[in-house]
Amino acid sequence: MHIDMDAFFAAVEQLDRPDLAGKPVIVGADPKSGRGVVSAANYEARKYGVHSALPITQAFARCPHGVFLRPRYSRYKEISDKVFEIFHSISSLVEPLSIDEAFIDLTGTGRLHGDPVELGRKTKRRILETTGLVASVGIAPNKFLAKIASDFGKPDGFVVVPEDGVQDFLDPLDIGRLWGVGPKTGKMLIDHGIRTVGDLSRMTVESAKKLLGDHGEGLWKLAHGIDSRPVSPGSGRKGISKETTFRVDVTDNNRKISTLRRLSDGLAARMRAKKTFGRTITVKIRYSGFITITRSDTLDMPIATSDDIFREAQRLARPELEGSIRLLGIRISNLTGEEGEQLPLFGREERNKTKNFERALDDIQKRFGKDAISRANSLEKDDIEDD
DNA sequence: TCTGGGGTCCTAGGACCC
DNA sequence: TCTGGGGTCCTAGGACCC
Repeated sequence: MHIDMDAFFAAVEQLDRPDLAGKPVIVGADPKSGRGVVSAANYEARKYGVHSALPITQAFARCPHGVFLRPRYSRYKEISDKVFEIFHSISSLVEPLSIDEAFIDLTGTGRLHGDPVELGRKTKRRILETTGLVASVGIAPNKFLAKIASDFGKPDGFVVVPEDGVQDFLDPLDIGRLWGVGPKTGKMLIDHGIRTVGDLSRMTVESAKKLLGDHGEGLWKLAHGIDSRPVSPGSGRKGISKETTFRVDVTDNNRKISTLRRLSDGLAARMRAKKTFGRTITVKIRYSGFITITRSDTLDMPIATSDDIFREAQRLARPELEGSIRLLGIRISNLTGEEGEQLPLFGREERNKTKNFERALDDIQKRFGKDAISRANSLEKDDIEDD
């Protein structure tokens, strides 16, 4: 079974503000900022051609009377936690796909919960009763089909694909609905006359491989409804990243550096919250022409403090910072350990000192808000602020 | 009114080890 | 004085997903 909340961010906003009922609600960047995209649009807004990932300025052009809201992730997480509690109460095999979406393996839940279809209906009802929000449900013999099914029924969907109805269900679907067929692959396939899942399923595996390389066999199998991947609760987070797109491209070097500082502060705060360290640091630079590069290094010792992250990020970014820059980002991966990770012996005291300083900073920001305190060298307000 | 921010996974090629 | 082959780790880029 696959469950997915409908227009999740927008639905939460409407839940919290009953005055928005019936209005087009668009959650995303500030339409006046000039940069950014739509994170979520409710179905009223979609009537005007507004959808996720649409540039916010275009969303405003299409739906100027819409209600434009900034995302409130912590609120969405609260609701998400409640929904996942329900998921875990029906099966121990829950695989989260995102904040509002999961696969749930119903194999063997029959004795406890009865027929899968009945269980699906009950789950949908419980989500509505507990959160006040509507979810779409897909029930099918495997993950791929279940996901397609829940998408297919949206909004307020409940779609069951029986074993013997798989090919009839798949054949008419656009090729882009296949998992792993994005804009690039989709265009290539359409250029070859393959528009629907049925078109791909009628090819031989060999020609699919010739066209799609190593992906070929997998996609061909999906087109036949074959998917043997298990529902797996996930192997934990692989990395943490923070990036920012400037409202206007930046040439001033001091601003580039102070932005790296601010990103480091933000990353370090999240690393502390998650009690994690990372050995690999990657900086991402996107220039004005949208050309994007990354530079990374894997260190001997895991790091977590803002000072360490900033120093390494600066070292990697420095040689590439020439010219006009649109985006800067930092990512930490190769994550190791919970608290208690062995810290380098040399400079341990210094590290503790900065850690204490940063903890205090967290504290103050928690109590008085983000704007209460900031490093003097990261007081830059004219790039796009997120969270 | 071009193209956010958070992620994952894959590939190719090089370094290095046995 | 002809360079094997498997394995692992690493970097850079790219496709994709929500």
